[in-house]
Amino acid sequence: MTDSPFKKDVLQIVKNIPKGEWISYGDVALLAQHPRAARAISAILKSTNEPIPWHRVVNKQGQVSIKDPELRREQIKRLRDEGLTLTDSGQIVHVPLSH
DNA sequence: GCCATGGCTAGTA
DNA sequence: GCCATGGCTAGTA
Repeated sequence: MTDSPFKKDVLQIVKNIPKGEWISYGDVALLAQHPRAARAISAILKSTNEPIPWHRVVNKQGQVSIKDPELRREQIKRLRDEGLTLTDSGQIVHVPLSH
């Protein structure tokens, strides 16, 4: 099965998310020229075997939204390892720079 | 094909 | 409401 152009675009976009940053499913959809396909983004990330930084994609509120407990923990861990601050419930916390 | 299932979201009778 | 995926069923080759 060959990936659709849309799916390939999505994978490419996710690959390009810089380390330590995050983006929402909806914004990935926008960048892929499918503004209403936010929900499909999660399906694509879940289905691919490609080694991409899927953990940098979270919902619009900046919270990890994966339901599977193990994957959820994995995502939180990866984001923390990249320097982000997350509450144990998976909410990304904006940490103001101290002067 | 059909249909249920989401790691979603804009917009709100 | 949106839309790709995945499991499952007809119904053909």
